[in-house]
Amino acid sequence: MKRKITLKQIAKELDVSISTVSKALRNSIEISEDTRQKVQAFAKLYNYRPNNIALSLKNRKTKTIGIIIPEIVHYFFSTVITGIELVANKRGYNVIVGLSNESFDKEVINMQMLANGSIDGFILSIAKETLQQQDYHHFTETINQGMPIVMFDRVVNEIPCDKVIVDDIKGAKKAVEKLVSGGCKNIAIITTKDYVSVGKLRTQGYLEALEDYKMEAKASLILKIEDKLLSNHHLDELESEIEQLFKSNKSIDGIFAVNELYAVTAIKVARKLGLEIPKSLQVVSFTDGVLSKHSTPSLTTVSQHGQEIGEKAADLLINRLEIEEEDEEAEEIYETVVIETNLIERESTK
Amino acid sequence: MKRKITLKQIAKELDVSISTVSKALRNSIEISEDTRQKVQAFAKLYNYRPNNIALSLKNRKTKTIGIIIPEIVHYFFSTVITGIELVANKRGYNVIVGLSNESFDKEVINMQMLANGSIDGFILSIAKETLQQQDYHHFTETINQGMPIVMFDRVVNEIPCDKVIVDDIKGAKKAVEKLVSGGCKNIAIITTKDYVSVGKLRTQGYLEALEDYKMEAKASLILKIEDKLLSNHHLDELESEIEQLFKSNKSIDGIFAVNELYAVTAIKVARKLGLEIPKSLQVVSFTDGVLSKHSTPSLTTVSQHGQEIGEKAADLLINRLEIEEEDEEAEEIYETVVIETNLIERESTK
DNA sequence: TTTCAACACGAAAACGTTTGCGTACCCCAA
DNA sequence: TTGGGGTACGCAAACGTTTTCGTGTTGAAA
Repeated sequence: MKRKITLKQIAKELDVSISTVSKALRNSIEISEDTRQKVQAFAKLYNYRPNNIALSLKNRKTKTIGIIIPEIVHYFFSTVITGIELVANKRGYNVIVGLSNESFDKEVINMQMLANGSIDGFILSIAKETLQQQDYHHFTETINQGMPIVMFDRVVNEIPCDKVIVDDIKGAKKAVEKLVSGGCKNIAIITTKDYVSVGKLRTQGYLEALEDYKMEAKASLILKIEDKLLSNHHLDELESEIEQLFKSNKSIDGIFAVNELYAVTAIKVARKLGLEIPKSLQVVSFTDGVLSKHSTPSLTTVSQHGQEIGEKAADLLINRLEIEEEDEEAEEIYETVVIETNLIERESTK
Repeated sequence: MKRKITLKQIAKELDVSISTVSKALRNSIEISEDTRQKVQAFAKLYNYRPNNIALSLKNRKTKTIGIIIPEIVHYFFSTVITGIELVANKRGYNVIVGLSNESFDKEVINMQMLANGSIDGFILSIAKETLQQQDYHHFTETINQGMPIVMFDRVVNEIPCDKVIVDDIKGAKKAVEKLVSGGCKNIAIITTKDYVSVGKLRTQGYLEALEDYKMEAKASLILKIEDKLLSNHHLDELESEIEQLFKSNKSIDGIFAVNELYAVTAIKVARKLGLEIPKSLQVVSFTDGVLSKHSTPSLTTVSQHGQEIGEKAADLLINRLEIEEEDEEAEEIYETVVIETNLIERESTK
């Protein structure tokens, strides 16, 4: 078991100085052709690679991006990571992942672990608990320490940083428009409580769309689900809440669900109640994930293009890192990029 | 924008030496109570945290684990990551993720990027292409350099390292047994080509189970899908292959699918052909993911406990790292942990 | 023979830590 | 006054790089 070889060892072996070895390997003209060849051959033989940690320390940058997301077993978030990893790798960066599990404390701890030199910048989506408590000091602090952040999807405006978001309002409007144009007269929404920013925005889009079409927005058609019900253990509760919705509003002929799970659950309940999809009930969901594509009937859905979001976020962050490099007092103008959604029509609508 | 503060700056500010500051912060008795208080107060005020990179360089360990997986938009792999991250965090480690995209080259590149000091050890699942080419030199090389590897799920025996696997054979047998006990007489399997180790093993389990029950294994009931068809673009081809299976074997009354997608697609095709689930066709799949839980009918499935696999893998790796630490010539006895599967019964079987 | 440039290389600092060891100072006892 | 033992601190090395600057040797021009 031979440990990784270092410049020092090569130098000793070849009886030259460390600096000579370093320069030879980087093809410096300071070093004679002879020595260069000798050193390079030796280095190749022993498979020398510069130690990343040493380089990081010297260059005061790690070429590593920190990602903090609420969870990873989640179609949208994992597509975003895919996108981040793609451009990060292409541009010579690594990706280190921390999970907040939607918890404020874990988010803070994770950021502290990484902010002490391990990474050059963050890409993150805020935990629900943080959103609820509205305590964002950990974000401002890291930014103040000169570490850039790019937020995506779940963002908050008061933090000065680049952001990549989906136009949730517009996406929701597209969904509702699809239902309207399919002939729906009584469109219900199944959404989250308002502190989840994307839920709130999608609800707003729903309301705006109704208004556009001069349709009345009835409170009884708006079902706001408590967050916990997203976990698998509370599936029954979720089902009964939705069942309640249908039972007390017999005329519902369209459902806009703000995520896939709500959508498939709604369909399941609706079927149980004897409704036919899409004939007597049409459904549109948000997030074009596994369920939308492969459940039966497949779901008409608003696609968020998670990978694109990730790619854009990574580009924004790396751009900022690399412009800071040359221009110490870089412009502090932050960008908010909106990734367009699009409606993917499948079997759950006419 | 105040950059992160260092020992040197504190030392200068307080007019003491760097070593004094360092010792004071670590509560060394070498330092007077007075100085200690002073330094600690100052450090707290400026929110001092030791620079991780410097520590890594000094200690020659990074407290970071590298994960290489084929893809992340995948229920099983993301649950494994969740497990890894959980115990890694608990034990003071970070997690850095590389994706191979099932490509040999990307796997090699990713490992090289990380093996140069960025991490202390790997947890990985082998890319399909690597499995196909059977070129494992990058694994043996990193191991030879003293960097431990833990493999999970897709492993290969000839590599000397710890492994965490699912008993695919046994899991497959459980699945088939369930179908048999549900009265199925003609059980087909939808699996992958043999170079995917888990596909091969599950096929083997299927065959063994049939033998146990003295049922004839017919080649026509074994559908081996070419890998590409797993991607969304080839869904049609997948469907038509499965349709072919049903059409040329009208008597099929049970399907064992080695993953969720094959299972839901089989159900979709079966329905189109007028079969009722589970009355005239029962289905069992592998991997207890989103589709199994939420599609209609929900799927009876063999659960792999991905999170547990991740937790175990992380524990194995960290244990090895920390025993190596005290005992340079650590025992080179490698462990293969088998995580039991269990059958989760839902609506797709009787 | 002297001078000077070109060439080829080495010394050392720096990145931010930790830690073994040396040492200046003080106080007390002899 | 001398000696000795604490006490409280600083020096310097080490981790593995890169890079600036200095320097010894050579050969040729003057």
